[in-house]
Amino acid sequence: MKRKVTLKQIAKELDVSISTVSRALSNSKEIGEETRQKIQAFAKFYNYKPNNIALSLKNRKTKTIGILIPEIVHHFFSTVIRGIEIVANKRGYNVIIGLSNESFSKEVINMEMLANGSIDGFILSISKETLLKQDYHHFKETISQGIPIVMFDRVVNEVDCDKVIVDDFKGSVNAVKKLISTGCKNIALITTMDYVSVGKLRTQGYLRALQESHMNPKASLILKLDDSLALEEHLDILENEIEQFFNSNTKIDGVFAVNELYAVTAMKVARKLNFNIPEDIQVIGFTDGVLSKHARPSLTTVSQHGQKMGEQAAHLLIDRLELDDDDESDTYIDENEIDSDFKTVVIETGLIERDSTK
Amino acid sequence: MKRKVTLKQIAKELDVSISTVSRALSNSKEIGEETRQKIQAFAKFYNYKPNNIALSLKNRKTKTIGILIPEIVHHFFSTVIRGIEIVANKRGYNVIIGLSNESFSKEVINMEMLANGSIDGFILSISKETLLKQDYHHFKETISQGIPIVMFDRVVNEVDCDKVIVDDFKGSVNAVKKLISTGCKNIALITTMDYVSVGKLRTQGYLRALQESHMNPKASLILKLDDSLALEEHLDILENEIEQFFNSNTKIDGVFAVNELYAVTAMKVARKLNFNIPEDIQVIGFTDGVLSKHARPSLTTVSQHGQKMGEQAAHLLIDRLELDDDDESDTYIDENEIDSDFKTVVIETGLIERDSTK
DNA sequence: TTGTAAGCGTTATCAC
DNA sequence: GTGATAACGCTTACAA
Repeated sequence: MKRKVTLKQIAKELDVSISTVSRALSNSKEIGEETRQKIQAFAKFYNYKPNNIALSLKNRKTKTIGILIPEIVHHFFSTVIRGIEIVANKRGYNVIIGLSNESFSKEVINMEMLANGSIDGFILSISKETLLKQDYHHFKETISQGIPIVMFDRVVNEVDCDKVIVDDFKGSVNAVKKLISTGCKNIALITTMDYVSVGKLRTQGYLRALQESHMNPKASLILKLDDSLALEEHLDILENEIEQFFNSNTKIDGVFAVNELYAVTAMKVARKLNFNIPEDIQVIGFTDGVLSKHARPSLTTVSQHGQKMGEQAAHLLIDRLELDDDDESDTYIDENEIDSDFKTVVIETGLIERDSTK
Repeated sequence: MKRKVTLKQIAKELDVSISTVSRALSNSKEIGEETRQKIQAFAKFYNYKPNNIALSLKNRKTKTIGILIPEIVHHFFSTVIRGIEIVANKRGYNVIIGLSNESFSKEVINMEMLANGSIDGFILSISKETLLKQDYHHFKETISQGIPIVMFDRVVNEVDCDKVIVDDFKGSVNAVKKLISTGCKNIALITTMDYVSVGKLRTQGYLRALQESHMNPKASLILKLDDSLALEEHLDILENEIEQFFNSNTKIDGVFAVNELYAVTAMKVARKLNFNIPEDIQVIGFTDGVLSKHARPSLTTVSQHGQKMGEQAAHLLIDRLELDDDDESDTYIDENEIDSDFKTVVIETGLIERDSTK
């Protein structure tokens, strides 16, 4: 068990000072050619690599990004992580992951844990419970401690930080317009409770599309489902709810669902009720998951481009981190000027047309 | 922007020494009641939290686990991560994630990166390219540096470490026996190239089941597919391959596929060729993904219990890490004794019966 | 009961 | 050219 060698050991072995070794290895040319050669050779032989922790302590930066998400077993989120990881790695950063499991307290604890020196900045998507409580003190505190945050997808106006969102509103408008343009007269919306911002925006998009086409939204055509029903465990309940909904609205000829599971389940129910898709009922879902491609028929979706969101978020964060580098002059800058500087990047959605629409 | 307070600042503010503050906060009773109160109050007010990096440097342990996996946008792997995270968090560890993207060099680089002090131990699943090259020096070096590794799912005999695997062999035997017991006479196997250990084991299980039932394996009933076909991008090629396979083996009445995508695609093709499932052809897949539940018909699968694998792996690793704590006596212990001490935990598979089998 | 100092592994700023 | 020293934030003998 040969522990990693340190500068100190090399120094002792070669009978020079630690600082000489350090300089030699960083190719400082104040060091004599021969000593440098000798030291570098020795270091290579013993496979010397500087200790990250020591560097972090010294430089007061860890070169790692904290990712805080509600759930990892979720196609969208893992796609975002992949995007973050790619950019982070390319720019010399590592990523550390915390899961809130949609719980406020886990989010807070995880955040505090990581904020104590483990990371340089956060990329996060807010947990449902936090959105419900509307308690954002942990984000604000973290930011006020000088740790930048980039929020994605589930964001919130109350916190001043960079954000990456998908154009939920516009994406929904387009989806519903597509249904309208292909002849749907009674378009149902299957959505979540309003406190999840994306659910709200997608609902608004639905309403706007109807309005612009001079169609009256009917309350009976809107099904607001409890979030817990989005879990795989409650598939049968979800199915029942949607079946009842269909039965009490026999004229439905189009469905816009705010997530993949709702959409796929709606198709399942529709088929069970002997509707043909897309002839009798067309369906569009909001998401970009695996189910859509393999569903029968394959599902037309509004794509979220998770990976791109992750990449953008990582760039935003790292840009800010490296900008702060120069800007260590702390007090000099007018805070207001900085505050107004936060960007919100909007990723355009695309409509991926498959077989569930005409 | 109020930076986090340090012991030093508190000490200066309260006009005591740093060590006094440190001791007061750790409730050392060598400290006078009043000073302790005062210090604790002050610390709480300023929300003092010890700096993780400094602790890591001092204690020579980071309390974080490095996870190294080939791919994150993959239901199985994200399930494992969830399991690891749950246990890690419960036991006071964080997780840092590296993705190899199935590439040998990315695996090596990521590993070296994290091994330089960032983590206490690894939990990993080997990349395909590494399996192909059979170059495991990076694992061995890491271990010889005193950094323990736990491998899961894609493991390899050549490396001495704890392992968590699913019983690929037995799971496959059971699956194929199920097909046999429900009347299948010509059971096809759709598998990958042999260098991925799990593919090999599942193939062996298939052969064993046939053998035990005195059925002759036929080469024509085995389809070995290139791995790249498991990517969503090549869905159509995959479909073609399988369709050709079906066409040249018209008597197939059962299919065992070593992963979800192959199984689902096989069903798609079978239906396209006007076979009824499960009446004409029964299908079983090896996996525990989302597609299986939602496929038409829903797919009977051999479940891998990813989360449980992750939990076990995390326990194994942390147990070893905390065992090493006492055991800092390094040289004293006979290395051979330690080596033989590595555990391989086998997670039993289960057969989840759905509608693709009788 | 409290303070001093060393040390974890680096780098940077001084001296010589 | 090279070496000593301080510093990053913390804990812990050892002194006082």
